Amino acid sequence: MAQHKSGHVTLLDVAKACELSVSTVSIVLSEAPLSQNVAPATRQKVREAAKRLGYHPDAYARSLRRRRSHTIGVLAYDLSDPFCVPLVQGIQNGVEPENYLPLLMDAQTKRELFDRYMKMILEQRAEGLIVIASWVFEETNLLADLEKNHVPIVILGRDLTHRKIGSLMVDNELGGMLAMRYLLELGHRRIAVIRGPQEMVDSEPRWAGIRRAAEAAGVKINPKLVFQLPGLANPLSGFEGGVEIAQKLLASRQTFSAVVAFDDLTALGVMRGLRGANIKVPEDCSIIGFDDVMPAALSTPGITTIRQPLEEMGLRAAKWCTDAIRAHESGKSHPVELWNSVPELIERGSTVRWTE
Amino acid sequence: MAQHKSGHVTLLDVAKACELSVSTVSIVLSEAPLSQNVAPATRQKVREAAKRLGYHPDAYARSLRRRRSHTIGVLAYDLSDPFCVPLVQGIQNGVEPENYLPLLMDAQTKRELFDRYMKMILEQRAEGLIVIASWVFEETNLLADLEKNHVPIVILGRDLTHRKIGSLMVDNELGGMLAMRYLLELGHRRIAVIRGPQEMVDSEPRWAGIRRAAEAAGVKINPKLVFQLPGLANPLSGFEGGVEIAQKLLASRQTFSAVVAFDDLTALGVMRGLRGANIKVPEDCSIIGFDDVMPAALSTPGITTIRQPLEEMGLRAAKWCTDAIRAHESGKSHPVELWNSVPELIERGSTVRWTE
DNA sequence: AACCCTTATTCAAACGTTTGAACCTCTTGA
DNA sequence: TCAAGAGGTTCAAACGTTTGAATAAGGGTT
Repeated sequence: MAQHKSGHVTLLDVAKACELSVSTVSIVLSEAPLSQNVAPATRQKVREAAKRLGYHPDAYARSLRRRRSHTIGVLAYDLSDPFCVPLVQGIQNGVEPENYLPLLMDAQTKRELFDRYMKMILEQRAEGLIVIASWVFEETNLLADLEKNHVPIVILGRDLTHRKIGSLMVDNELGGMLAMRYLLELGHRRIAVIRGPQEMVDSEPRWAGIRRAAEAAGVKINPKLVFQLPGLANPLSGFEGGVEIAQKLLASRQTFSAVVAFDDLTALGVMRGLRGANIKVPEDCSIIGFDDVMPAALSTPGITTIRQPLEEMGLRAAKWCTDAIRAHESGKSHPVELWNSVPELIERGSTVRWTE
Repeated sequence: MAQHKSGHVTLLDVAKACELSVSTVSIVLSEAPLSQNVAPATRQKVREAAKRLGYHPDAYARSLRRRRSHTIGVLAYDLSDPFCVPLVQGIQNGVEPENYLPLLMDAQTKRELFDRYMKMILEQRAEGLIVIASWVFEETNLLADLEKNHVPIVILGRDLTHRKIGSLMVDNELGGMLAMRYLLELGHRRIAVIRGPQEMVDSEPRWAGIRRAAEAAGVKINPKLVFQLPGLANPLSGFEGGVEIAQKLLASRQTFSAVVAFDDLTALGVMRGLRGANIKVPEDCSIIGFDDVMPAALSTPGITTIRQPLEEMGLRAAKWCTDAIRAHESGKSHPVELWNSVPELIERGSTVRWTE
């Protein structure tokens, strides 16, 4: 069929096949307003020919001419972090009804890849960009180019409003508070805390929330039971960190009946670490995580956790992005804001009521 | 800077800025062969202007003119299945050095989405397509259009060589055999088996491998200990199936000391199900899974499993795809084959030596 | 002084669409 | 008989690149 150099069926092929001009065919197939004036018989003929030949409009030619790519870049720092996937799916579901194509890229926690993909997003003329919480992001010099090209940007999991970037985060302080309060309500008093790594913005507010809950209950947190995760090199280092800290915790010979872990993977790590000393979860020690990623639900016992509404956050990010594009189109400006979404306690088997 | 309608910086902008023609600028920036003849001073000037203005070539215009998109479609049936991500990352790593842009799409096990994305891949003029094991794929009528447009296709996790589609699978029979043999070697004799759902191609060969191992050891499999997963509606139904089957297994009052689960999520489900009856893994019952997905490594105890070399498989799929594109370009044909990759036993805590 | 070669740059056509304007051919009403 | 309108279709320019061919200016060689 397609005797073209490119090997693709073009409008011209269809036009020839039904002995019409390219214009008419284009008008019919793209359902332009003018297509009302095209005789129904012609319309039919064109559509049939197109289907028969297997014609699909060339997005490149179309976007070039229309000066719109109908594309939104989605840059995830690492898809193998189970945290990313629900966000991505939320984003997808958010842009799909608006007829945007999500240009999904996975930087695999590699700096070079991140920059490479960022450049591609620019070259592909993405009309917006949604970034999933990457620490690299702030440093990239391509950011300036994005701004020069007037691409609206949203970031999930960081606050970059000071750089005119829409930002979405979970209310970490509230989350930390919920976690701690729950353990206290269950009757735990000697509670170990694993703080997040220094360089993560989430660490501090979660810790603040934990202290607030303790204060509110009039309970002192034993400083010897407070630990800190080292930096996160890859998606699994949270788990490994958890294992190690559990061992340190045991070595410290302090007594404790519960652990607030920085996130779910850390919680899973702690569970593994405690197992080595034959300490059973939840009978001997309760554990609570944060995020509610998939592996937390699949382990036995399931990890009680503070859920981030990830799909919903992705959806909102997508919404903001498409709104910003629309606003920019019609010359208006779109407000850059910081949204906090509300975390929620999910009770599972890793926590249990405690009486000394 | 960019006073264009499109809001983007174009070659023309750069050309004006350094008082040269568009051609010269293009030649310099795209490092065309002719750029040798361009005076070094001019080159320098052009590069600087481009950088200063934040110029990035328009992929649409470029692809249109070059008649190449340098893009490969990657269609995953559901990213929230932890099975997909390592494959995707392997594919990424495979196409990246060849300078292709992976167009990653996640069908979220939804038929409409699958078709939608397939159409987009066609319209985006992807030069190749890599599909991750989707049962929907065989049915789609867009397949014919892909063929009309001469797009080479590879599929991971299915054998579609009869439809001229390169196929990559793990050696399921070998995998099943490895799993069963390992349990037998550990001394287990009363082994329950959870077969995969009927509609999955992997189910039958794994079961065959399991039987082969049993026969080789002269051990009979008790039919009352053989179960079958119902169809998989979503990535989590393996887990839920596992929980239910564990309950049925307990209700059957048969004695058993080990379970071969169809995959890791099923294994995790079984672990959860047994817990309800206070049966401990691995002390009272060993469990072995299949795939080696992330949650299997994170649970406590870790799930012993048969590993599929997913990253490597993704890499090979990518390699085949880029090779096929190259071949097609130079008019040659590329052989359509079926590759089997070799699974590997990963020993973790969920299995243990058994003596009656 | 005519020739060719080299170096440095530009012309202009093409890629496959879309779309405002133009073009026909009827019909209708004055 | 003519103008106005409507219905149906096409013209041609444009989007931002790339690239084969053309141009121009200098510098040897004969």
